[in-house]
Amino acid sequence: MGRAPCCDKAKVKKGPWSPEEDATLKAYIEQNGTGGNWIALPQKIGLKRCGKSCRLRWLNYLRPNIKHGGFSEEEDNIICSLYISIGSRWSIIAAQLPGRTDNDIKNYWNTRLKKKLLGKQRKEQAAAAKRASLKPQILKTESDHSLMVPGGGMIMNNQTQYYWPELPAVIMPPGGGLVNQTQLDPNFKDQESLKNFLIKLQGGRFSDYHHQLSNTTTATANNVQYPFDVSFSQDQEQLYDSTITTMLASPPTSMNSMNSSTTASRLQDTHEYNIIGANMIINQGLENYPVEPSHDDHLIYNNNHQQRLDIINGVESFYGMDQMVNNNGSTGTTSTSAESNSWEDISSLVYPNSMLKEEVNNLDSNGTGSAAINGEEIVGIASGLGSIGCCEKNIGTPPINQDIHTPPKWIVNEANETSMTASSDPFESIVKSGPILGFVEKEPIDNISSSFSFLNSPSLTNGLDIHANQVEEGVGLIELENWGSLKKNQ
DNA sequence: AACGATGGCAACCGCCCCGGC
DNA sequence: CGCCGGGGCGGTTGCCATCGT
Repeated sequence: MGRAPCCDKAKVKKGPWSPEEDATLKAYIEQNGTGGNWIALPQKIGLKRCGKSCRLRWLNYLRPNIKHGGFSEEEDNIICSLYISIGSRWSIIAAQLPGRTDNDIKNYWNTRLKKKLLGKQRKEQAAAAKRASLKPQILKTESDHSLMVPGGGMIMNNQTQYYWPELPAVIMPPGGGLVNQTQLDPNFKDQESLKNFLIKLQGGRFSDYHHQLSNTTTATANNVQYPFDVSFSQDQEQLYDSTITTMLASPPTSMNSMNSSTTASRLQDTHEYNIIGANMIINQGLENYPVEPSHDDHLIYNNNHQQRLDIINGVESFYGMDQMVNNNGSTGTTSTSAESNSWEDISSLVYPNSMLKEEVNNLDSNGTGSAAINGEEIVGIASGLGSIGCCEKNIGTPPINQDIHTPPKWIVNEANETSMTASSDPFESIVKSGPILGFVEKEPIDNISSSFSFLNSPSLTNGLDIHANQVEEGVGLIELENWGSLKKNQ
């Protein structure tokens, strides 16, 4: 016995809404609200529509501040990041995008974004096949725990702790316990490969997180721990509902609002880096990945696209998707041509340890601030509103990203490496000690803008941008020995 | 120019959750 | 505690515009 329909289907109008119907509905709701009863509403106002249809029309089209079309790159990134983490929970994703409806995002994903990424996937697969044919040798990572790292976590490296600023959300079913991917999204099927691909780019897989968590209490045997804070903030609860637990990297206190999309793993030797934060690729702009394979595979490090492809390749290697892992456990970052660069090539381009400090913190409702510091030089600063500047030492330099703030002039307090001040900006910084792993992308020409979503952040605008300019060519993982926070000067 | 294919998107369908009774 | 019904949500459909042949 089925449920009684919410309305008499024979008496209600279906199909597109007329301007008159729109006007009637809009005028009534704006004046009286919905009255908490959508079913009764159409009768009240004389519309021959199903209450649900009225609700849908209002929510998806008529209510104020609805945006249609014209998704920005940032919105793309957010959608991708969230899709990776929580799947097709469109309403949750929509909650992170002001003015967007779940329906809109769903349509956008299904009709455009997915194809965009599938195009990228095709290219990546082709590149992987090409690499496999070119470089058959390979090995194995040096220890299993390295495989536990992607997706975020902290490794105890003797006395040194490393934090990942990025830890994607993990879905938990009601009552607790992690779910596997099938449970997570039983209808994936054809989308599963895409999602896996995205997750791979993100730097982890749900199964990996699952594995990580299940090993949290025993990981110390491998000298590995995971500083996941699985508690909810109120905002997080509102955001994700009770079925979702967000895993947070939690370097002391003020970092706890951070859940960006940087992924890194690290070997025991502090001079050996294991993997590059591949999620960066996604967040650096999908437009870098044409739907159709381009013809630039032969280019090596001459543009962002190739660099990012190489990051992907490195990640793929890491996950054993191909077999490009070298002897010392470093992940092979490979290229796609006969001139291919091995990871060893790339590692020479990696910043030395201790050269970069990163500041990240949730500022306030205006967004999240972050700064990348190279020695005494702040090489990048950003807020959730966008990047606000990219400065060389003691010099206010042009902003990377337009029109957000006047670029601040940052002056490093050279007397004390662990403190610094902003000379002319609404922000001041507080640097705290404690190693943190992060990564910097280096390239010779343009500034870099890598935008990250803060999945657990209550604010839609939150994000971490790390910028670096005037640095060596290449892409590498860096060690952040100090991290800190920014706050607004009062 | 005509027609079929494809894409984009608004709207619908039906299941599920949850609060009220 | 169980039932009922409204609301919410994700998946799907169908219409229309555009594109390609």
